[in-house]
Amino acid sequence: MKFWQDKRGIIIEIKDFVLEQTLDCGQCFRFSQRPDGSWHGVAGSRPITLRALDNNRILFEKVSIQEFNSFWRIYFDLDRDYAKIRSQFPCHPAFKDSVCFGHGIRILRQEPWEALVSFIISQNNNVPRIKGIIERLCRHFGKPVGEDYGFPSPAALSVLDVSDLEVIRCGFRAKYIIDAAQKVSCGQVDLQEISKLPLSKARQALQTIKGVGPKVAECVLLYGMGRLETFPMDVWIKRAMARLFPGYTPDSFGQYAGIAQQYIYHYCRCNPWVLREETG
DNA sequence: CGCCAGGCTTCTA
DNA sequence: TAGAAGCATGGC
Repeated sequence: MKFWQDKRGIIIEIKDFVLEQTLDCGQCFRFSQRPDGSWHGVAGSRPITLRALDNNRILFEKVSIQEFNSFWRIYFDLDRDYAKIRSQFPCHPAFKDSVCFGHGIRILRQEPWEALVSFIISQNNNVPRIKGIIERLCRHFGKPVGEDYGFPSPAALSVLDVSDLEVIRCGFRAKYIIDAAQKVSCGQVDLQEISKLPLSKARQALQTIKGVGPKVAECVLLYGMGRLETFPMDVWIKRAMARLFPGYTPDSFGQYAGIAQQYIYHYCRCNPWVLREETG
């Protein structure tokens, strides 16, 4: 990855980074494409607008070298060699198709708290509505940053009760969000500490929060804590494993199973016909 | 309208 | 202890 400063911001030159694939593959919920083709969103309390200049160059609008190096470079996982990682995955026809389709995906390094709340909201829900709920959560309870709103802190949500959350229309998940906010803000759940624990301990600690089960915990570890060996198993991945990868387990994909999982998830969501019985 | 949504908790046998 | 029902809301 190469980068340099420009009057418009930071320009990077990189392989395997496609904005649509990375920002609209179900790992984050605060980005959307604007009519002019750029992608705008907020990570934590940092708004950003990105624009593809050509196949290998992306503009980070109005970003300084300092902010790029200290935050966005890590957030977008820009220093990782995805091609090298892909070369270590098992050879399998359907997997090759998945990788080809979504080669521009990068696993975002989101804030643990934001990932936790986002994936609590995601349960038994659909992506357009998840985005709407999170948008309302930020508008009502987050701090304004320019035209946008930051993600509300654990402390800010810990003082609310279930009825306060009615405005975001998240349904039965409200009590789970409150419980997470209380446990994190009082220190009963320490997300920084959890991020460094062995996997089984980390999963166990996350699941002490109401509404956090195996799948949500795995998403927090993968998207919010950089634990790329994790492998969230939702209904789509279960179907894909049964139909496309019989005999395979998460372990089959090795230490970067989480990246493999994301290729498979995105491929199946965009091409659901590959999971039909008659096509195997 | 009915089915489903990047599940989890609670109830039941 | 496994399996099903119930859960809020709304996208399609």
